[in-house]
Amino acid sequence: MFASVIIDQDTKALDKVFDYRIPSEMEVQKGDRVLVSFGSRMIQAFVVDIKQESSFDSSKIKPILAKLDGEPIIKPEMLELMNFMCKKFHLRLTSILKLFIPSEIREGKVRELFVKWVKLSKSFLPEQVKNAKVQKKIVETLQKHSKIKMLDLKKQFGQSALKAMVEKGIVEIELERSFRKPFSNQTVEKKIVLNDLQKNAVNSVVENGVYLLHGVTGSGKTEVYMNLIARVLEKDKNAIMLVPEISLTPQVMSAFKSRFGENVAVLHSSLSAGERFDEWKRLFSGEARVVVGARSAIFAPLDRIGIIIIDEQHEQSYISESNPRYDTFEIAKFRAEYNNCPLVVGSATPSVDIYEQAKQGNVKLIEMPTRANGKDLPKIQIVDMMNEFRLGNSGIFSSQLISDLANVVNEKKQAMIFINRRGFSSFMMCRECGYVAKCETCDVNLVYHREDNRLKCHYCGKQYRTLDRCPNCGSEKIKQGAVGTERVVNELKEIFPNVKILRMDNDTTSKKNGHEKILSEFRESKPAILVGTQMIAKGHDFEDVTLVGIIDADQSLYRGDYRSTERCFQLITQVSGRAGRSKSEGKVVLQTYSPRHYVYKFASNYDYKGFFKKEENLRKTAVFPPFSKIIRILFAHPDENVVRDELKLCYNKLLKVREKYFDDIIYMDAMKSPIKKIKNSYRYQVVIRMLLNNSDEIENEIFKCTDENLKSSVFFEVNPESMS
DNA sequence: AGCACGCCGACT
DNA sequence: GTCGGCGTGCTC
Repeated sequence: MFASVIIDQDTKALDKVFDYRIPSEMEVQKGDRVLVSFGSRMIQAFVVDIKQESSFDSSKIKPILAKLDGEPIIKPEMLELMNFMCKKFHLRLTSILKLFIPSEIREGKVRELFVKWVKLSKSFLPEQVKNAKVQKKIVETLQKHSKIKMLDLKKQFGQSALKAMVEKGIVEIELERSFRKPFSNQTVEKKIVLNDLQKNAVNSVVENGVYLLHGVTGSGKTEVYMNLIARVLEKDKNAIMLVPEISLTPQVMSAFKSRFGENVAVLHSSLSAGERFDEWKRLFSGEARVVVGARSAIFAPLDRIGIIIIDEQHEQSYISESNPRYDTFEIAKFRAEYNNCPLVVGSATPSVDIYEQAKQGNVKLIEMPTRANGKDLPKIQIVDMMNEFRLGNSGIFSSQLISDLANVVNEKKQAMIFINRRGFSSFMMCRECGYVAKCETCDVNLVYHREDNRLKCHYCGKQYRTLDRCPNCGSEKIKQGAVGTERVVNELKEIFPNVKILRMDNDTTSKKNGHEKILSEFRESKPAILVGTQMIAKGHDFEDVTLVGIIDADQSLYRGDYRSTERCFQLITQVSGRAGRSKSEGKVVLQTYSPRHYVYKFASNYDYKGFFKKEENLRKTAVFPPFSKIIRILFAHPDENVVRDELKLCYNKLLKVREKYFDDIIYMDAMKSPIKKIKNSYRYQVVIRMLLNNSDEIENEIFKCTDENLKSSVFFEVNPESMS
């Protein structure tokens, strides 16, 4: 018997299966972790197949040296998923491995945590402790309780007596695996009765298939999810619940913990490696039956899955942009089909893509058009900033926003100001010659950060000194461009010197619990204004927020990306949803330089369907996804000549593909990437747009053109989220 | 990724 | 002569 294994080393050269002989006395199954000799070293490998014969030269085949676990670590479903992902996303088996198996198992570095129990040893004789007072007491307690936690004993009697007893063999220590518990702080469960819409939503999910839960912000989707999960648990099945990383707040966690208790495992990025490993093991062993987590939680080692839920379906974070690039939705669909269970995706602003699928009947649509608390959605007022400028106001804030903010302050309420950009301003530009400060290694504009008075590159993190003189022409008229969070905060402080003004963006939340600190400070201050980027848009219910200001809505609109209008709509809706969550009426002031753009008309009326219809039409006419497929192949290498040559090599092959599918391919061209250099690697790309007819077939042929022994790293993307 | 093999320069 | 530079190629 032979085993095909993969090596835990993510390199193109090692992306294949290696055959090893299974010694006759060893029982090896698919999914087992084994030890093998590979070249001149010993490494661990993962069995992906068992077979009778090997086509490899039998004299060169080595035996498996040892089996490393009692049971297979990759379950059959996950092995199939691996193959699916390979084909679907053109990935290597070896790069998928790290999504499935925690690094602790792959590298074996974090020790498991143990609880030490102390008990009397069987050979214990009373005369062993006749002169020691403390030891006698310990013996007495142990006789009463049979075993006690080492920590408790130490606290009560001190360390030294115990130590002596261990050495003399009076007591024994028993180790028990324990799991670190993130978010173990419990909260009181609120008794919630579902309204009719929520009941209907729960009852609509009846069998396997994909469901789109389209519910306005505040319609109570989370309650629907929890009821669906509870129903699944009753049937003795397990559940996966995905949320965007950003909304994995302690509040969300404790809601799930208090509802499902120890059944819940949590997976998110700020867990320590050890904590994550423990949660993974609880899921693997079946001890935890619900996983709540960010996108990578879709790989949770659960079996008998009864439902998969993806909240905030439209979120970009569900698409992995680096290393193994994958789309969480496709994986969820695979797992739901494999387990024959429903997949529910929910959003107040579904992506155009999924809504189109619902329209075509591939996805069942469930609607929740009203808020659970019966309140109206906040009124959105559009303010024309061009007009403000004509009236002589060249500041950041419109007079409308200022007066509304003043009201909030007077009434001791709270406001949120949303801005699309962190830092003080976006770039530094010379007014005389047009020079813009750029990063040496990345070719992107540097961003000015006022707090440390430095210029920073958001791609590589490199920092530079601020310029007070233009390095190009020597002029001193060098200044900042568009507005960022920091500048908004500073100007607000000038206008409202006695009001608490907080900032929340990537820079202020990078520390552990940064989010929480800012949010709880905000929660406790009235009046207060919270200024922030995207991250203030998600999932926090502040009862006293009565005003939301959107400073420069257009920034997300004009980026030469076919999805930017959709994103703009989503953003406005999400941000507006923050106002008037409970008692108080809410209002939104939306400042724009293009007040007549259709996105603002639909967004200000919360008219998703109207927006969808318009957007669908535009995409159909312009032949953009979901009515076409875009493929982008990015080549990157430190030597610009190498990238250019290798791109050319592939491009010549691609020309033949275009010839073959001349009627299907709308567009194909090679170019420098918009960001032509990142971390000293030059980036060139080919962009291809095609009709859907034969697109899967064409995609495969296109991929084959890149399957060459290249020095450049190659990234292959379908309908990329960003082109830069 | 590692590690061996291999083919050239400068040193006890 | 041989120690060591890192280019190339292989690992069941």
